[in-house]
Amino acid sequence: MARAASAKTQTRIQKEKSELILSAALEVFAAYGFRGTTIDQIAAEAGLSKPNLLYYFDSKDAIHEQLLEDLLDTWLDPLRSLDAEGDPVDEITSYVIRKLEMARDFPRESRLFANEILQGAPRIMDQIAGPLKDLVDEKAAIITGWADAGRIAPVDPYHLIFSIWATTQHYADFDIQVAVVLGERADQRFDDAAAYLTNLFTKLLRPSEG
Amino acid sequence: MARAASAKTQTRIQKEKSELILSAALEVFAAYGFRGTTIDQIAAEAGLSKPNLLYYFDSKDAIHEQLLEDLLDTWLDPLRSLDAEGDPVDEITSYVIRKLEMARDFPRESRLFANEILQGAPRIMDQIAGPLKDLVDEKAAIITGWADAGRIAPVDPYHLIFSIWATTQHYADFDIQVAVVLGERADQRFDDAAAYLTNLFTKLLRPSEG
Amino acid sequence: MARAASAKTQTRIQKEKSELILSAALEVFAAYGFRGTTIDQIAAEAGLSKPNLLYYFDSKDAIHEQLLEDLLDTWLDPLRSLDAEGDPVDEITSYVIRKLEMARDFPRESRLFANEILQGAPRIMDQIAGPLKDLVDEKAAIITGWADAGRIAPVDPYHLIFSIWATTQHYADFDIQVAVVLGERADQRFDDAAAYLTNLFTKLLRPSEG
Amino acid sequence: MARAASAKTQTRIQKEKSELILSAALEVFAAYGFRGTTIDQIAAEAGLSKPNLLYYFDSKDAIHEQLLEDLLDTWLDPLRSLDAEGDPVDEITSYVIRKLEMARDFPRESRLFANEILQGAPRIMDQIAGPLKDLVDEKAAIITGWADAGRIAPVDPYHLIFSIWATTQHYADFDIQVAVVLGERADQRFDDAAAYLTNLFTKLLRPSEG
DNA sequence: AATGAATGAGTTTTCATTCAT
DNA sequence: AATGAATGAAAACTCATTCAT
Repeated sequence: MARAASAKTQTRIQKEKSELILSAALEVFAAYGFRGTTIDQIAAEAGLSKPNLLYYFDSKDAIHEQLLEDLLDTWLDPLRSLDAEGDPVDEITSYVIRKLEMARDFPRESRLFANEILQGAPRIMDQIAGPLKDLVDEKAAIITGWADAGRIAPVDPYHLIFSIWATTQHYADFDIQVAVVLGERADQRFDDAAAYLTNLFTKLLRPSEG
Repeated sequence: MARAASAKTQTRIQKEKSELILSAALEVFAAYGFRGTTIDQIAAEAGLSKPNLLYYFDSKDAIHEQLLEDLLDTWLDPLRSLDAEGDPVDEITSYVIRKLEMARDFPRESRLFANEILQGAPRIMDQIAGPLKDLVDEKAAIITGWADAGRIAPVDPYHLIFSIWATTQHYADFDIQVAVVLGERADQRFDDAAAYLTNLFTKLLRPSEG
Repeated sequence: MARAASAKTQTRIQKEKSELILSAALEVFAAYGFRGTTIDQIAAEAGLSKPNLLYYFDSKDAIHEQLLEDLLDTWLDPLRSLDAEGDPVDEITSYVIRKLEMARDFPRESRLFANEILQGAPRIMDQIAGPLKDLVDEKAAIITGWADAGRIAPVDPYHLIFSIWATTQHYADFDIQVAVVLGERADQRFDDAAAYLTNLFTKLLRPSEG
Repeated sequence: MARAASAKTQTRIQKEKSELILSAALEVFAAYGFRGTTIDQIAAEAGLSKPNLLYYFDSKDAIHEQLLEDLLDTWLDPLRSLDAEGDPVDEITSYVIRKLEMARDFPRESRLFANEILQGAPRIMDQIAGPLKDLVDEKAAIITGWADAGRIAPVDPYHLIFSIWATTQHYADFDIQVAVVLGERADQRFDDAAAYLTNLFTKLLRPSEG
């Protein structure tokens, strides 16, 4: 009864199909949430039959779980890179830009995450309360250190991080609204956002002179 | 076939039950989206039997529609108040605070909206492309006017508005994450956020001296 | 718990309402059958609320039963009048005309009966196998008597009666089809049918000369 | 979402099951009408589970529609064969016999049709007002032609056709009543009816001599 | 008499999952 | 690997009937 997805040795085809399914599932779960998504939708998106899809994954739940498992890791990557040794403002604006690029390049992941949180994070609470909180605490300490050293203006590091998350992920999660409101200017939305946000956080953090 | 909810003259009970149902539905739809929500969940949340709930509303769809209809109006209220005649920085930071208060006092409405947008706004696209965009355009023009007059620093008004939406709504939509990350400091999250965001946007907008 | 309909002494209003309900129910049952009919439909047709309707009749079943009880009696009236002492051809053609008038004046009763029979007569089998069959046997004997006496052409009396039922009730049961097929001539359909059927059965029954 | 029944290429099983379902549905719809029929009844009659039945047809409605679609065509076949070039009385009595055979061999189709008409033909009005009326008009003209040429007695062709429909379909639609009334003679009912009806219409149509 | 409110028992689907091939 | 077929469980309603007023 060993299912392909759980076998240690996957053939190339198995790997390809699994990824095809995960990609399709990401698309649908991101929009409709777990309960709002049907296997039929995923199968249609992947161009597979429903039983065939279930040949690769044991259940709808298994697909979702796999997606979430992969998610947090990549999701936190940009924050991990924030380097205590670098220039504080540079580090933070670089982080903003990396997050914005993720919103641009992986909007579905962003929406999947948003969907989970909206539901009260029933399936990723452990990761939120564990690795994510730990990482934030660590980086918040670095930021506090910079502020204490006068290298950036005093700032609440947690709310700073929240505002970076919020402003960047907004371009993924609320993309449809952003696009409609911007109208013709929508094509440049990520460039404009990059400039705007760089300015926003630079002004916030630049230590007051004198 | 006139259902209670659609009748012009509602009895006291009808009004109470309708509101009870809408409130329960808001709770559930906000978390699970339209498809992910079951009438059973709403009925349980409202403490009613399923058929009794359907005595007041024709269908699951009708409840959802009613909620969305009521939503946008209250949702845009804070932005409507932005006054061209007031002090620019005050106007904008006041707007931020009002939005933040809404995130605190009406988090379910915020999440319902977020959920709709995540799904591609299938049911509120008209309102996004119509009234919402019109209002944003109008207020963006005001902000541009202020910048042109040198009363605030030059800024992209659209991305400014996006960032206000994003940062304030974050405290409703991602509340669970915010609370977990903040740990003990979670009680003061709205006060801290108010201070942080006021500072953030004040620094952004304050016209450079000289 | 004495219901109005079952009480011995009915007020005038009770009688009126009961008849109103029966008439409305006849309309609906005739078209959709017992299971296909909802109390809501009957109540709407009668202009009453559903609970009010059920104040007068204990149940949907009770209304239907009442209708069927009244039905057979009036339904067989024309056949009862067939008089062994009269002129044979006159008696039969008169019967045809009376049946045709009933199809014209009481089409709903005809359709209700048809509906019951189509379903296999679950509720009126007793009456079919009892009073109806008895009456038909009796009248068939009369017709056979006439034929034996050479007063009408030899004919199978049962199939004669079936054909009279069929041809006359057709103008009630299949009225919509008759009307559409006849187009403009539909207004005169009962007059034309009377002439046609009189001719049909007269030719059938007129004893061959010589 | 392509259902088996709508696919161009059907497997053997699909064809068999579809026909099984249609046959079961015909049985039940014919007796109880659309609303009065439950999918459970059809499934039980077909010996399938309800979801399995719905695997082959999208909905109760789809089954019904399919049945009606197939119905009119075969239903009108006998009338189509009425040949202007043949002997008038032969043509018409042959038509009567063919219709009677259909009543004997396809009683469920007859009852389904009757049920639809009783309800006011909501789903087949188009076919009644279109193809059926056209065909009747065409054949009525032929009959009128025969009468004008003195080859049959003068007769209203529309009411002639109605009476043929009525008398023959009666043996399907009112079969239970016919059987009960005839008692022991019921086995020969179709033979007796054939003789009776042939005589009936022959006498009607035979041109008067001299 | 009349009606708004409520509900248990259906009825029509939908859907995740299993089975057979 | 892949798919047609099948199903139990659930979900969205529907409806006859009851209850309280």
